[in-house]
Amino acid sequence: MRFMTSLRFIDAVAREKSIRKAAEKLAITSTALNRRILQVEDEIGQPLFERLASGVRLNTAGEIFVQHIRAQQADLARVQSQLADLSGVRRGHVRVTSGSETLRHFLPDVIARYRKQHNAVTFDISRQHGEAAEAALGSLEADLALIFEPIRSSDFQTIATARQAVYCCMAETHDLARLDVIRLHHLIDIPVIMPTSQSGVRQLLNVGLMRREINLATMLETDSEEFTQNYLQNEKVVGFQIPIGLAKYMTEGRSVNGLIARPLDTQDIPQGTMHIGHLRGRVLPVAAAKFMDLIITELRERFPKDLDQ
Amino acid sequence: MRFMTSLRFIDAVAREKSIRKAAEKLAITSTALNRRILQVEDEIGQPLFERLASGVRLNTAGEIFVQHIRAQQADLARVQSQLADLSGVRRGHVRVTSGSETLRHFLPDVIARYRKQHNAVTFDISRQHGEAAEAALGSLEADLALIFEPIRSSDFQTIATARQAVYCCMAETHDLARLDVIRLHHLIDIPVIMPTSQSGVRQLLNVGLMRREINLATMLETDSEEFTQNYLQNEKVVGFQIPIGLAKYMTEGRSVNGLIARPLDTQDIPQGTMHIGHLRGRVLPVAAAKFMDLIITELRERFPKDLDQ
DNA sequence: TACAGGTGATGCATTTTTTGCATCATTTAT
DNA sequence: ATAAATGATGCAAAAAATGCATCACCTGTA
Repeated sequence: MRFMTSLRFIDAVAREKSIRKAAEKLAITSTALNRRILQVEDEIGQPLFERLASGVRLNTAGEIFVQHIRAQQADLARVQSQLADLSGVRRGHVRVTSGSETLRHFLPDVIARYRKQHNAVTFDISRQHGEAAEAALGSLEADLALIFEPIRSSDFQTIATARQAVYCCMAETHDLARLDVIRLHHLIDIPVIMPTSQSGVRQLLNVGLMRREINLATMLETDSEEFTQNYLQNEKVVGFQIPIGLAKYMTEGRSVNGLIARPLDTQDIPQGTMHIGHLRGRVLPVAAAKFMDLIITELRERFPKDLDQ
Repeated sequence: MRFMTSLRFIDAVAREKSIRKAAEKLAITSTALNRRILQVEDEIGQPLFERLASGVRLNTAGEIFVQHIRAQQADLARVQSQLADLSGVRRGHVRVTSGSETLRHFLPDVIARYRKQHNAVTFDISRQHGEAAEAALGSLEADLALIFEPIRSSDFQTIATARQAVYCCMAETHDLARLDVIRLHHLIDIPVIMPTSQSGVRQLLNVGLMRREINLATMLETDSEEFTQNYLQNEKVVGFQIPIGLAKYMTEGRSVNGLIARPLDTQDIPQGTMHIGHLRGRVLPVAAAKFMDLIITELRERFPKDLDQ
């Protein structure tokens, strides 16, 4: 897209905060890049960057203009996706940002299912907690976000939500595995792996622990779902997860890979909400919009009673 | 704006439906223009125009792409307006489309008031009836619309509305001038000037006339407010107008230039609604947004009881 | 305080891109 | 049939973008 070149270059300089560094990434000389920027600034009628000894930085005008550039890029992507759809093949690129919960089972499943029909579509999955995910939508670095509690920004437009209870995860040989529903007091003195405090699950746990004035024997704290699930196979400890983070059928009491999941009593730990949405006011590219549809379809199949649209 | 050139050219060709004609308007040769288009089509990966013997026509992909171009141009205008605002002077260009009602007194007043503060802002006023006005917003040829009954498209986002009763206008020497409120039956056998049937006022009149089964002695039908008002000074006939189309204070019974206005009883003729709004989802340029604010301020001053926001 | 290593800006020659002219192949209206 | 449109294309000239060498400046460090 030749007509996007100058704008793309400005975006790159804004990100790198240096003309020379950006030039290197863009595989041109710094002087060519420098002059493109000077030219655009001249056309705009005012500078977009502050020149510092250590590089450049967007000024207020630049911030506004770069926001426009990104909106423009996002809209162009949408158009291209729509045009590709016209010619039969669905092409496109979908950028999803999500907390760690969905990365193990849910998103891989949905993407595989999507790509069976539309294998010309590519994906970017970035793992970010709620606040950062919302920021990524705002700066147009992501199209969709799956965020588990809470939503902070009014710029987030929720398309669907799914209520999610917190489950305990453990080896099927664990003593607690014989219970159908686990109460918080059952966990006293039992070693647990806790998610880090940015995670929505941890925040729900905190609410319940505070209310019941219970302390758990945290043996390890991690933000890695993968580590947790793998570790549970090695030692009789308990981890926490929400249904969307579990393999299919685990919420029905079946064991998978020697692990089993039991719900925490909702009297102790409140249910959370998984939000699926995008930046308010955006028209998503066809590929992203259809992918979101599929996410919702998948959620409806897995959690028919807990899905709201 | 060098980076807009190719897009601007495509827009021009789409409007002219001919490369050679567009080239002439753009003051370049048709071959240069032709090749720019071929280049963009090549980058996009598919043609945007159908080549006919009589010129070119947008195909489906072209329609989508041109819509994107126009959105992009509108957003660039918004950004430029915002940047100008940063540097103290408010620059910009505001494109208003409106029915004829507001052109005589209201818009001139508001624009004059606005330009006292911001004389670097320029205006485009296009007179169009409701449906065409909504289309102009949709194709981004206008920023704001003032539409008097009814709103057809869900893409129209109403920002404020003002209820407007229909008034009779006549020379102050007219027999009916002594009445405070005019009933439809008073108008029987009195020659009247009717607005044309596209106008909102005419549609309200029709409703009342149908209901009461009254026919008026239409001596003349016109869509020109100016003609109507001028003619009333020459002959004892009655015209119709809504408050926003009348000079200030005429609704309070004062005469202006020998003319006087009397309300039609709302039992006979329903009140109408003047809608002020823009295309749903658009972020207006600063200049346009502030102008809209001023319109609403002016409406609040003139019709404090009848304004809704 | 001097200096090394970084930054963006600029003059000039070179390369690339864009443009205009002449012309072709088609289609439509007369 | 023919004249007058249309968009496409080869080729040379004009314009723009690029790269190199270098300048002027700032900052952290010895």
